[in-house]
Amino acid sequence: MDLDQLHTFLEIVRLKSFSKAAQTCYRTQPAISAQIRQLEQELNTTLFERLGTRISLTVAGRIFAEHAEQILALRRRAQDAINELEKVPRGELVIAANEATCIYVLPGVFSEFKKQFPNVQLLVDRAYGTRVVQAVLDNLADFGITQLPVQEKKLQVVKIHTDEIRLLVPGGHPLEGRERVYPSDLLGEQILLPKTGTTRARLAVWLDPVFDELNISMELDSTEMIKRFVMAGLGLSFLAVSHCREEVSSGKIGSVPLGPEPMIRRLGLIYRKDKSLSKAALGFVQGTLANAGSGIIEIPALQRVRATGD
Amino acid sequence: MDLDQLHTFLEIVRLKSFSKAAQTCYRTQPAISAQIRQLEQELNTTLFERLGTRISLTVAGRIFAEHAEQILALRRRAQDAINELEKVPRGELVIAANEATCIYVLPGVFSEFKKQFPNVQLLVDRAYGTRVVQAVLDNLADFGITQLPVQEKKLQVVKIHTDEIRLLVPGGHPLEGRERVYPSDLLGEQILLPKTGTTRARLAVWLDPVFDELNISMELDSTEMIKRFVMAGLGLSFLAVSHCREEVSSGKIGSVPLGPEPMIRRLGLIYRKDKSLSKAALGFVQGTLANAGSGIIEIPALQRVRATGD
DNA sequence: AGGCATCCATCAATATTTCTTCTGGAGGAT
DNA sequence: ATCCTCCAGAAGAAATATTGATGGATGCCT
Repeated sequence: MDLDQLHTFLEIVRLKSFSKAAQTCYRTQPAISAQIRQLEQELNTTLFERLGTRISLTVAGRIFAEHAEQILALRRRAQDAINELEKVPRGELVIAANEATCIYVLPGVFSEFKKQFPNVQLLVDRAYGTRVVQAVLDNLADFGITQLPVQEKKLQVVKIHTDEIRLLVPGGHPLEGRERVYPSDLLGEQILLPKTGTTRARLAVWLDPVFDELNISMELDSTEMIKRFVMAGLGLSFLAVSHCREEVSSGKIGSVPLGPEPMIRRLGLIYRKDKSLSKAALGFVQGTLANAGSGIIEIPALQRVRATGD
Repeated sequence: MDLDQLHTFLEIVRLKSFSKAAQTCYRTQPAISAQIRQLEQELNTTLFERLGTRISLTVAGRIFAEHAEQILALRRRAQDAINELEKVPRGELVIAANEATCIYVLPGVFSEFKKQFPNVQLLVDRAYGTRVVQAVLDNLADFGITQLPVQEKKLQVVKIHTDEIRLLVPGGHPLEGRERVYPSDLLGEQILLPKTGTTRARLAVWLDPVFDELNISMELDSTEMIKRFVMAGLGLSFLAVSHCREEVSSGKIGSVPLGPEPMIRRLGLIYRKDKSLSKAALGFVQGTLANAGSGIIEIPALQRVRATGD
């Protein structure tokens, strides 16, 4: 059953004539006859009484006409809903990110995004480290926000945020105020290390020269715990500046750049290259960029971008 | 847009795979791809994200899926309603008949019919004489009940009721109890005649030998008026026995057969030969026959009977 | 009544659409 | 690396729709 047949049928009903309907349907009269014949066969009933020169609806025809109207109305509503989607995106976007990102990066991005796309629901999939990448690869999340670098040919990576990992010391600690610290400065101090993740790995490299001599008192896996433990004087640790801005400016915690080069931490937005970015998704990418103040970058086209191997 | 495409689309959604849907739709996979491609073109959107080996619905696809479900459900309901129609006819039948028929013939037929087809509404088009025939010819009425003979090649005529026209005299009148009366017996009596119609014409023929000598005091066009006028002693008249059964059996009116041959009045059910008789219509014809006790006659087949010239 | 115009059904030829088969590229699993 | 699965594309085949011509029936007009 073709919706065209329904339209034809209703035109006949409206005009009470096959041949008149043929004109408004831009077909010939035999074509109309054929369509109705087929419709009647499919429904296994007669829709029209052929009374000499005139036609009239049968009871079945009248009943079917009502349904046909509804079906076509539904068809129009479907098209309208889809068209509306272009203008006012709706639906949901799933963002995978680790806890710290959720707390320190997403709020700003989200509030901006919500203004622009009030009908798009943002769902956060709080995931750790590599699980962010995996969630995006598995299409469980539309986007991921994670620490760079990410080495996945299938993923598009967009730098959105630059941060710096610094040494955290309790307020008033002798190292506070230093221009930078070196691994050897930490000898004799209690050290708290993040348990896992990219930052941990990078710190291991940085600390390598003196690693065996260090006094690593604890391994923690929560930003919040690290801050509280440092403030409590239980040791020194490392954290991205954006994750402890408040505590630093209020003097509760001191942060000292690592040396000889500051340890830069870059966050990136990642998504599958073969993902077709909806209006909302595109808006999210751009909103994320704008919020991070990283300027405009090239975004792969909206429609179906197949992986090309970069 | 073909409903087949919608079914295919929903199968893909259900099975999350083009090739699996191909199996349940008894098609090859490229055919499925083509259907979806066409659907996407017609809707001017993408319905699926092609993510490497896997696919997933786009937002538009999800919205369209809901509508597609509804459309197919509506399609099913339409079919159900039509099928139901076969089992439990509904709708309406328009019966054209003159007043007397309405009063003395239809009630019995209708009550029987309503038991069998409670969902079919019977509408009575109270019409006079030839207007009954015309209403049926114009398809303003599905059936007509009228006095025979009817000479219309386009109409199917079914005899349903045999009646007799008799002379009506007030109770106690000298002519009451006569085995039959002849036109000459009416000389010197006040005569009330029906104003129009077949009966009037036949009476005119019967009365012809003495017509000029008759004292025709009134012409009436209502069965009820004729009876009351006769009972009031205002004259003698003529009526079908079935129209005055009560008054006769209670002795208020006497009825005397006409001579030399009783004047037989035959009622017939008429309908267009090219009318496709619905279950309900067929039921009405048979019910009418049964009620009239005329036995079973041949009814033209249910489906579209074209006029063949009898 | 006869002639003309209209209406729908039917038929054969053609045009179009929609399948199927075969093929290819990409991705994932072993 | 290799095999398997998945979807997309091209070409030929099959099915389907459309057209134009025709015919029967009807209604209208003279």
